[in-house]
Order: sequence, then C-alpha cells, then structure tokens
Amino acid sequence: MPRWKNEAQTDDALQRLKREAILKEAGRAFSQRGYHNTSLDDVAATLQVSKGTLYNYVRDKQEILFECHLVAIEMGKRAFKDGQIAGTAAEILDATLRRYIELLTTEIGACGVLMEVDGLRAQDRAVVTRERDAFERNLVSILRAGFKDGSIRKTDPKIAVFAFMGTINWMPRWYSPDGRLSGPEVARQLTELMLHGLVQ
Amino acid sequence: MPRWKNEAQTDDALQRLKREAILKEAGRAFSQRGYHNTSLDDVAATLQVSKGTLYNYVRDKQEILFECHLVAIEMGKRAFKDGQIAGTAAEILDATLRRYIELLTTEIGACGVLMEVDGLRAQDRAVVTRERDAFERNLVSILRAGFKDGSIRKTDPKIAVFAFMGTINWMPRWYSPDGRLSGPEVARQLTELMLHGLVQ
Amino acid sequence: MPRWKNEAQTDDALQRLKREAILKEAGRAFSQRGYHNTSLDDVAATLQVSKGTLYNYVRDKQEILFECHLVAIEMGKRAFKDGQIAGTAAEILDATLRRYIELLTTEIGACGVLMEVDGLRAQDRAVVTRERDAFERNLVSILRAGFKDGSIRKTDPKIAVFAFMGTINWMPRWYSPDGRLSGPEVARQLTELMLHGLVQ
Amino acid sequence: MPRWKNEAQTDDALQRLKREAILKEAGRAFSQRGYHNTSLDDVAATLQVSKGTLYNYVRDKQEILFECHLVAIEMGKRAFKDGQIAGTAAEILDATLRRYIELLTTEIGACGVLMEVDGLRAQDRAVVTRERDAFERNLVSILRAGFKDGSIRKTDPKIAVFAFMGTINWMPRWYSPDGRLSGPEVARQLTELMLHGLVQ
DNA sequence: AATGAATGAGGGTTCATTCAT
DNA sequence: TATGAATGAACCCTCATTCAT
Repeated sequence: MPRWKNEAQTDDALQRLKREAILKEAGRAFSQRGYHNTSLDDVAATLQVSKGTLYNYVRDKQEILFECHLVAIEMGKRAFKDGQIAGTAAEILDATLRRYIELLTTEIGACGVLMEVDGLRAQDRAVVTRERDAFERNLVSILRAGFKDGSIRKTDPKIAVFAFMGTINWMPRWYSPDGRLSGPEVARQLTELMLHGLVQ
Repeated sequence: MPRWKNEAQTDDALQRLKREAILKEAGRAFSQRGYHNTSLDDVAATLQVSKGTLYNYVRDKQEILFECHLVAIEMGKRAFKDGQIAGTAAEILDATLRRYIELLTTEIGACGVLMEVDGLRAQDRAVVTRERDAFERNLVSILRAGFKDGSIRKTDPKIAVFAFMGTINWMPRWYSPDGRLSGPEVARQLTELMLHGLVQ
Repeated sequence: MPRWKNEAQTDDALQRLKREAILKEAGRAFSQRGYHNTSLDDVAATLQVSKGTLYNYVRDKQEILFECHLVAIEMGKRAFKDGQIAGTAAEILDATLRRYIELLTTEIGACGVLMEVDGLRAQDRAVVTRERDAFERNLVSILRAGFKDGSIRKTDPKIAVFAFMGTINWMPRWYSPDGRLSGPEVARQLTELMLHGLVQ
Repeated sequence: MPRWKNEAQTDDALQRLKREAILKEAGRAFSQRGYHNTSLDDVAATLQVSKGTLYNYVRDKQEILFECHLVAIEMGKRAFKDGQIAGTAAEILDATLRRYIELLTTEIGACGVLMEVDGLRAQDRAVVTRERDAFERNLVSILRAGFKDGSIRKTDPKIAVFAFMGTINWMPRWYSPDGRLSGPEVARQLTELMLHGLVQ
C-alpha cells in the first residue's frame, strides 16, 4: 500500500500522476547527488514505495534520465516561443533566457541531469544531442541578429552560448525552491549578469 | 611491456611521470564522461596498461579524484596570487578569473571533476569543501571591494559567484586543447563576457 | 527460486531463518577451511543461492565473521553463568568448561573463527578482544580461587588458560555433530582431561 | 643489494641460508597473522628484499607453507626419537611431548601454520596429512601402552590426542621467544598440565 | 498494482606470480 | 642475482532489473 504524494480521480490520470511523481523525485535526486550516485532504492524509499513498483511506471533508469532531458528540452522550446517579443535582439535574448531559467526553477530536478548524456541509450542520446544542438543554434541566431541590429556586442557566439549553458546547468547545485531567492528573482539576476556583466 | 605515453630520464622521474599520466588521463576521462561513468579498466586501456598496474601508482580511485581536485584548488590559489595587481577591484577580478581559466585550460582534466564531491573520502571531502568555500569567499571579497570602489555594479555577490563557477565548471564539456581557440584566448573571451556581458 | 534448507511460517521468521542459515553455513565453512579460504561464492553455492542474495541478509563478510564471534562470546558468558554452582573452585571450573564445550558443539561453526581476529572491522575487533580478555580473566579468577581453597594445584594460571583455549579452539578441526561422540560426551571427556590429566 | 640477516661462506651455503631466512620469516609471519593475512610483500619487506627476489629461492607461497609443515613434522619425528627413554609409557609420553614443545619453541614460526592445510598443493597436502596421521597414531600407541602398563588412565585416546594438538597448535598465538617464560619452561609447564591436570 | 526476494553483470581492489633489465 | 614493474585471476560488493506471489 504505497503512499503516493498525490492523488487523482480517474484511473488513467492516477497512472500518469504516479509516473510523474517518480520522474520528479528521481530528477530531484539526480540533480542533487548525480545520476550515478542515486540508486533507484533511494528514489523508491523517498516515495515510500518498493523498488519493484517503480518498474510498473517506467521502463528503466535510463528512461527516467531521458524523460528528465525531455522536460528540460521542452522548457527550452517554450522559452524560445515565449521570448518572441517585439524588440531588439538583446531584448529577445533577455526575455528568452529569463523565461528559460524561470521554467527550470519550477522543476529544478529536470535540469540537473543535463550533463548526464553518457547514461542515455544511444537512440535517446541522439534525440537529446539533436535538440540541444538546435537549442544552441537558436541562441546563436539571436546573437547574430543582435550583432546586426547593434544591440549585442560582437563576441564569439559559441563561447557565449557555452557560458550560458554552464551558468544554467550549474544551477541545480545551488538553487533550492526553499531558498532565499524565488525562481523569477534568480532568473532576473542571472540574466542581467549574463547580459550586462559585472563592470559598470 | 606497457606503453606509457611519456618517457623520462631518471627512474624516480619516470615514476612520477607515470603517476601524472594516470592522473591526467583519469581526469580527462572523468571530465568527459563523469567519474562514475569511467571505470579504471577504461583508464588502464587508454594507457595500454593493465588495471592492476594503476595500483602501483595510486592508492585507489578516490585518490585520483582527490588529486584532480587538488590540482584545481592549487590553480585557484595561484590565480588569486597572480591576480593581486594594482588597480580597481574590477581589474583584479578580471586578472584573477582570466588567470584561473588560463590555468585550467592547461590541464583541462582536472577541473571537470569539480562537481564530483560525493565520491571523495570523507576527510578529503572536508579539505575540498573548505578550499572551495575559501575560493568562493575570496571572490565575494573582491566583489565587495568593487562595490566600494565603484568599479563593480552592485549585484548579489553569491549569485555572481555561482554564475562564474557554472561557466567555468562547464568548460570541460566543450573545451579541447586542440580546438579552434587557445587557452588564453578562451580565458580572455570568457572573462570579458562575465565582466562586461553581452549587451552594448 | 533459491532453495533454503529451512522453511518457516511467518515472513519475519523466514527472514531471520535465512540470515541464520547464512551465518551458520558461513561459520561452518570458515571453521573448516578458514575465513580467507572461504569465498562468499562458496557459501552462496552451498545454500543454492546467488551471491548477491546474501547481501539481502548480511551487510558484508566482516559482519558474518563478527556474528560468529558474538555467538561464541555469548556461549562463554552463558557457560560462566551456568557454572556458578555451589562447590569448590575445581567443581566450578569443571562445570563451566564442560558447559562451554557443550554449547560450542551445538553450533560448531561459530567457534572455528575464534582465531580470525584480523579480519574484523576495527570497532568489532575491539569488542571481541575486550570480551575475550574478560573471558580469560574470569577463568584466571576461578583458578586463583582454586589456589586458595586448595582444590586446584598451583600452576601458572595464564598458561593453563592458554592450554584450555587451544584445546577448545582446535575442536572445529575434528569434531563433527555426526561423529562417534555426542557433544556432551565430548565435553565430559575433554573437561576431565584438562582437569585431571592423563597420568593416574 | 638486499640485506640478508645471515652471511655464509660458500656460495651454496649462502643459497641455502637465504632460503632458510625466507622460510623462517614467512613462518613467523604466518603464525602470528595467519597464512592468508600475510602477503609476500610483507615478508619481503621484513627481509629488506624485493618481492621478486623471493622467487629465486622458493617456488611459490604454497611451497613455503609446505616447508613450514615439514619443519614441524621433522620436529615431531625427532621428539619421538628423543622420547624413547626407559620407563613407563607415562614417562615416555612426558618426555616426548616436552621435547616436541621445546623444539617448536625454537622455531615458533613453523608450527603456527599447522592449521593451514587447505592452502597446500594437493600432493603436498597428502604428505602432510599422512605424516600428521602417523604422528597422531604414534601418540595413540604410547597411550595404549600406558593403558597396559597402568601408567596412564584409560580415556579415549583420540580425544586426548586432539587435546594435545589443540594445546600445541595454539601456542604461536601467545608464545613469544622474548616473553616471560623460556621455551623449555613452557614445555615443562604445558606438559605437566596435560599429564597431571589441574585438580590436585 | 505492489511487493521484496533473487539475480547477474560490472567495477574496485588485492596479491601471487612473471619477466625484462 | 636482485629488482620492481606489470599482469591477471580472484574476490567483495553494489545495484539495475526480473519475477513469483
């Protein structure tokens, strides 16, 4: 008689809810301790469920990892959509990054696994790599637009993207939903840092 | 008859060279694939040596990890020393970060393990944590000095440090010594990004 | 579908029974072939179980060893309690030793590891050493009482205790529950030998 | 340039001396810490010799063990010879056991391995078993003679022999040449205990 | 659907043994 | 002969995964 954190009405919705609970908790644990430092025993224990039960909802550990990547990928796509405002490239970049970080903070578990690519099944890895490349290309596009419209300083766009990704992927190591700063606040500050730097 | 990549003159130097070769290759592998994704079999195979041989030079896997941390820590200390130039806090920060990145690029393997703290022996972890905290406090100090002398914009110093660390720790995932950009060039660009941002 | 030698009614009792079965078989093997000559593969194979299964019931090999020691220690304490009869020191010694041997023969596996102290975890070794010293001191006390009440010949008490311990610790090498002599019979004969010697 | 404890004149004698030094030290270590708890690294280190050097003098670790057994076996034979005095069976037994213990104390290392039979090569084990059986049969013969001539109480002779062996084989765990009691003194006391017991 | 026992592959570590120098 | 580096087999232990109930 497991104790799932959430309850739902229909049988089908219940199914999905349980699966989500597993993905969420696993993602959280992966983010904090790392994928390989987290055993499914840990995850099951936190959910007050037996380990075997997990396999009723997910195929294997790799699938969990893949799903976490998908969540982050989805957020990236969403951020680009929401960032399509009218304005200079710099303003679009600002809106996009801020939105991305805001979304990540709502489910911090998902994005802490972005560095875990080797753990993925080959075919899943292909998907993730493709999406991540697309994400980075999109960022580069915004940068190039900024070079053109003069709103962004000319720098090596790849380096800039790497700096973004590093800053963002490092978040799970220090951000906590219960911490001093709210998600949107963190998003605001990080984005400002990345766009305007420290020197005045 | 193993084939070590490097050769040396004296016996003693050879010993040290082999140990360094192991640390270097292991660090490189840890950086690229993660600590837990890298078996000592892999490391040994790359060095064309049997796994048992590794144990003539290192005590265990945890020691390798610790040594990698030590290298990065040493680089951090060195960066602070070399960054003690005359000038504003912003100039000092610039010099320090740039130097730090320059050093890291010379031995990129070492810094990719900075996120692997759980794998360390308890006593080693204490050392690493203490040093990392000192490193971050030092950065915060520079920032505060910059707030005072007016050379640095007032921002949350902790967030800024987290942004730095993320940017830097992400480097092993994309930087390659054989790549398009040299270490110093990467150092210059990343530092400029962090200090001056993207918006002009 | 492993085949445990014993079956039990309740689930909980089954758990304990399996653990006991492991400890018993391991103790038996340790006694006959020595701690280091016995791999957990051997133990698992004898129990017709995979090696991994053992770890559902015991933490590690050292714990098994420690538990064996505990059994023997417990028997020693029990022997002293049961030996507290009214009578001369010689009679008490006789009752105590006989009881000790009787108990040991009921679980011969346990006492064959008494010489394996180096394999123990440091903290467990401290316990075992403390208890063994207490056991030997108790025996010496009985001897000294015998010197006083005249029931025991004056001899070096430490040597006498060493002789006891040797005689007893050697038992696993020759005693078998299925052998010619029953446990109590062996206890009677050994005790008489130790107390009265061979010469008439 | 190894440092052997002993020096010798001829080349051949030197050879044998070195071999003996290895056997002695190994036997000592085996006795104190057990066969499997002693690595050849330990032995080599104590002799201030490299591990590889050992293999110039002994075939392998098993041979060392076998040689230790042989030494003890030889002592047993010698004890029987020297114990062939005129007198009752009890007196012969006394002389034999005392002599045996005296001899063992001169090279305490050798006898501490008597319980390590599983480590032996099959063919060596056959030799050792045969000799040990002969030794025990010889003791039983003396006992039976004592039953006849009335000098020894009628007891189960096998049990008595097991008691002897246990007492003797346990010696390496507590006897030290530098200890409070000399070898002959220990021999005297142990023998008296075994023959006359504790009760007066 | 939930359980938890069982499994087996994989990795870290030790150490006896070999071998080129 | 002495060395010590290298090897590989053996063992302990973890953990993702399966399966009978």
